[in-house]
Amino acid sequence: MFMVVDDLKKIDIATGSEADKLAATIKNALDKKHLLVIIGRCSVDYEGRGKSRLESGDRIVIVKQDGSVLVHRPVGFAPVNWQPGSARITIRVTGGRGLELVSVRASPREILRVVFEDVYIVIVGFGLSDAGEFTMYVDEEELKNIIEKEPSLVEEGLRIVEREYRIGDFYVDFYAKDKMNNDVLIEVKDEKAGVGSVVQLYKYLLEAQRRNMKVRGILVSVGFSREAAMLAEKLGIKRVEINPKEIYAKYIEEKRTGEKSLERFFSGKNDN
Amino acid sequence: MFMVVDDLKKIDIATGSEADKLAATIKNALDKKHLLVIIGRCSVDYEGRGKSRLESGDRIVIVKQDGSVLVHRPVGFAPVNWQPGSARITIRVTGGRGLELVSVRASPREILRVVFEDVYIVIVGFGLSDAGEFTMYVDEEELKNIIEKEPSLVEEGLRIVEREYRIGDFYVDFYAKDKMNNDVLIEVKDEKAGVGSVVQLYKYLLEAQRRNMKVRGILVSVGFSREAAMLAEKLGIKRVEINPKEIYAKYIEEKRTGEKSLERFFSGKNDN
DNA sequence: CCCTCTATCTCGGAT
DNA sequence: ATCCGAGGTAGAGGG
Repeated sequence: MFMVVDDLKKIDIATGSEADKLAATIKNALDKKHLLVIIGRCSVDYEGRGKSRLESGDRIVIVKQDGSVLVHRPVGFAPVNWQPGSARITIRVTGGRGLELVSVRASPREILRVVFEDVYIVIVGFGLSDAGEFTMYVDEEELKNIIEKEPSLVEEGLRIVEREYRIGDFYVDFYAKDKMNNDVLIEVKDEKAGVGSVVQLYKYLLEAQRRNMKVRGILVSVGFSREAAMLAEKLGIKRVEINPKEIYAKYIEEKRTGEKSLERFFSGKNDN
Repeated sequence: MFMVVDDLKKIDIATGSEADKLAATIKNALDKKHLLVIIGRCSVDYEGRGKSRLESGDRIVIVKQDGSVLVHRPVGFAPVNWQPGSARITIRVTGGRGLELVSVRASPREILRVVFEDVYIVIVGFGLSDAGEFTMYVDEEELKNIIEKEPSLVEEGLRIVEREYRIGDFYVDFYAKDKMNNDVLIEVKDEKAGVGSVVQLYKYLLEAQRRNMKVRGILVSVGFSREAAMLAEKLGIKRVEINPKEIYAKYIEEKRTGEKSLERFFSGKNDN
């Protein structure tokens, strides 16, 4: 087969039956710490903490920029063999068409050997940049659900009286009472709170005080800007910083148990 | 960049900025359950058992023949996002260059959305065949080590007297005594035993009997052919079938504890 | 280095 | 279907 490939960005391709040329391409990619994807027919041996042999078949082998090696079969979520990024990788030509990729990990001592009988394609990704942040998060709505169910996350002894509480033209996230039975207005932010958030809550508090409520404010957020923290301090607004990971864990927990009880409900197995 | 690709087997490539053509290639690959590898700039959203957002960056996305989706960053062993094989996958063009791959899993309800801003290359692997068996194994030497340490795996009350025991010109794997203190010759095979293995052990037994030993034989193997089983029965040779998984677990256990005690030895923390 | 706990764990087996 | 346990678990957090 013959193919003209146009408009290629950040990608190089090598094909053909000349193992030494493929090896050179791979070696160069490894040296420069480029992303490497090899699709071909290979067998794999591993020995270290365990010991395995994978007989010959078509596989996709990925070597990442940090040296992680993944051997994937054409089906299944999990790699059949792998090696973490700390290992040293070598490539060499064996016989005529053969190509052998070996990854040796120092501690624990582990060796992964991929022997290619036939390489269909070598793909090199160079200049790939991935700075995108990865977050497992709860959005503001869910965060408020969690707080409504567990107000003690905000303050010990707190009881929610009303959610989306209206004061004049405004809506505040929660109207609550603390353990001294005093009124509290609570505003929740799922992002780092700035001065604007403090001002917003302060306006609610002023409006409430105009209506003769004796009320204090709590601003709940994953974080506060320096300015927001200072302003809140000055205005007597309490800051409660929540731990996103902790909240996320609670959210997952809720979700799981919620689904469980829902399943039981629909299958008529609820024991009410 | 422009490239002529020659001698391509089992692989198709699509590149360029025309999202609709790329989408068509991908759609075709999905329909035909081909292996699909997409390298490009994308953001990823997931919601289901958890909830996550991955901001834009260069990634490698793999869709396997069973519909598993793996989103890998250029570094790290684990996929940053994924979906198992049971899900339904759709691809569509969004705006001009945009391409959106969505995988929906029914139960538990989970959605994975990969939004490509820029696709560097689409690789389709067709006709890939992978029937190669994967085994986590112990070889015969290690199997014998395990039996030597734990003869009860072969028979209750067995004591190993000698390993690689010589009888005339032959070597049998073990010379042992059973709980009645009778002599036993044991032969170990790490593969399914055939008639040959039975005959081999029988020769050892004959040789031993010529030397006036009162001895019986045990053939240990992961399995026996029908013929081997019948012959062993007829010759009064006991068959012991070992469970490879169980043996492997013991091997790993041995290895771990062995390394542990070795480490302790070398670090001078052994408490002899 | 170690140990402990988590995970969108996955995967397989048994019920 | 669900529950249970293993994994070359890997990875994060803490000492």
